Amino acid sequence: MHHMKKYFTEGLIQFTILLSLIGVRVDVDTYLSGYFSPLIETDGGPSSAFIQTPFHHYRDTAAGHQVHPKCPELDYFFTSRRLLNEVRALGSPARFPTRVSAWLVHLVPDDGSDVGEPHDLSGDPGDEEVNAENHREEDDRRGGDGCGLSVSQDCTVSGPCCAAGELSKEETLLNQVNEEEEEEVKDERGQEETSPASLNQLTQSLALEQEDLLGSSTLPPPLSGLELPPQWQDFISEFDDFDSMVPQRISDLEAELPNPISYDVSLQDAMVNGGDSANSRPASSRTPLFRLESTNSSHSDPSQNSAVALPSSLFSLSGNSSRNETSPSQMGGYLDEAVFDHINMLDLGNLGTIDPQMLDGIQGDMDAQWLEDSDSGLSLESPASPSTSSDSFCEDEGGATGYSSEVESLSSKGGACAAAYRDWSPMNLMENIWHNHTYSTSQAENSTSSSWFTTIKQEVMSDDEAEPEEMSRDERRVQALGLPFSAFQIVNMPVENFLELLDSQNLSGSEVTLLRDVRRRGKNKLAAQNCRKRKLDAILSLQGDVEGLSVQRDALLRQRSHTAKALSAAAERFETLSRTLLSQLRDEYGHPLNPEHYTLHCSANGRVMVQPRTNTTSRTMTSSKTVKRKKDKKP
DNA sequence: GGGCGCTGTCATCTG
DNA sequence: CTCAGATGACAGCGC
Repeated sequence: MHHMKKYFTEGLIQFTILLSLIGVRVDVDTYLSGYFSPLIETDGGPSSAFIQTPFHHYRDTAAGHQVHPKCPELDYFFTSRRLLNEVRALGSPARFPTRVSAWLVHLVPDDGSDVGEPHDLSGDPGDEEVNAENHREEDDRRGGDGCGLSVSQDCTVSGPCCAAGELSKEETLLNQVNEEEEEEVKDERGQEETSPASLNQLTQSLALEQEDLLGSSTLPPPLSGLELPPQWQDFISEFDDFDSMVPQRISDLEAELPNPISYDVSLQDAMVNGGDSANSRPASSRTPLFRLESTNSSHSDPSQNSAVALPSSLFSLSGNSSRNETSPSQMGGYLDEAVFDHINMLDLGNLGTIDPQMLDGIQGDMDAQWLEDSDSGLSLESPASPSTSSDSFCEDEGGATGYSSEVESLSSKGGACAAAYRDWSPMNLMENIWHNHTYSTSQAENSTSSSWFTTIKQEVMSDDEAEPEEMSRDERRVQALGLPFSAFQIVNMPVENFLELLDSQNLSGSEVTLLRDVRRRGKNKLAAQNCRKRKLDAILSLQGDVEGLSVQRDALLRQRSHTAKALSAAAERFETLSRTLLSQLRDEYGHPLNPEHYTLHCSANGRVMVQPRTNTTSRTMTSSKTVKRKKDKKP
């Protein structure tokens, strides 16, 4: 309270008196009662303008520089910083354009009466102090925030006056540059607040800042036919180029409004680093988040004269804002359409169907499944190759013939398998395949191709005596022929040996056919087993793939849910901040804008415009619904 | 007795 | 063309 009094009683009142002498009414009420910059009203014409523009920067103070650690303003600073960090966390700048520049044009009656301003300090300095004191108390009740006194507004003095305030914060670099300029201005103001030179410098600094903002500012057309003091004319001349800078859409928007209001407020700027100002007042150190600047803005239409009452610490209110309960449905016009697109893409409606526990369980199961699959070691690729027609020699006992990984490894050896063919012996078959033991053989090592016939014959004879197991049809047929080979041996012997067998035994045509059929059926049986095993393995592999994809899908759904929640929270914060910002803006009568009637519309280029809620909301929601409909049709 | 899975067999295709 | 392997289809068998 004391610090407010310290700076207000001297700087504010004196400067207010100075402005009142040139026809500018400074309204300190708003400034003192909240987080606003002083409101300036011109009363020299049929219209007046309210301008709340702290041209100084609070970032320096916000950074904690030159502020005592125990300074109560730091609490507000840190709160503001936290809120700004939250705003930054809302999302990418593209989706959450946070550049906010505000322009409010309105009509003020000619009589110069106090329009919507409960405290007119333009006349009586004594009243000013009283009012200032009263509002200091109010300010303290609001949390001790004290916006810097910035009355660097340009105002028309006579005729239909127009004043436009722009709330903006440029990028860091721009801010730094502007800060320096503003510091100079503030210093000048502190030393010679009542001199015209200081006013000129002040306006020039504003002009410099405005030039930085030309690229993104949306200003109403200049005022024409006004009689301005030289200093104001010089100042206004700085903004002649604004006419070309005004987007057509703003004009359209203003035309749609009963009381044309156009804002171009940079919320992003509010997130920029804290500055080092704060050398002027401790009060300013608490609310450095928004650099509120007013620039001269002429407007040809007196009815569109503007007044801007912008808070220097809009976001600071969000923390205690009671509007946090804003429903998402109310935020339609606040968000960029891209945000809605993103929300639609997230398909929030399906989020509720996901059971986190179920997802966790699935994921756990899938992890185990993956481990099992990784150990399977099975391959869908068949190791069979023409050169390994006798793959069964190398197969594992009890395993599917010609299919195990060991078969692959053995087959790959090439020379080893070839040697095995040359040294072919039915005992190898007995060890490796034919797990049903239909064909029994005995060991016959080191048999050569020349002696294989005798060896096989001996082994078959001994096996038949040792294992009188159940024989297959082909086995019985082979035995019926009186051949010294089992069906198993016939099936698995190399083709060369088989042909030699057919020639050496003086078999008839039917017997040869029988042996060929036996061999063919035996090989086909093994092939069928391998085929079925491969098929089963393929099915298992596909099941594993399905489960893995299910786990991936669950993870993506969870991610989507988290993202949607974060986006929803960001949207809610944006809604809150938008309402806070709107509540701090002033209409032509100096009344705060009703957040229920206006919205902040984020355009694609990052600008934030104040628009009537109904139109914007309906259009945005319609677009959102359209997108959602398209998405529903896709599947 | 029917369903189901396993197995063997045949026919066919491919390399 | 032959051979070996792969595979779908079918049938038999046992549970």
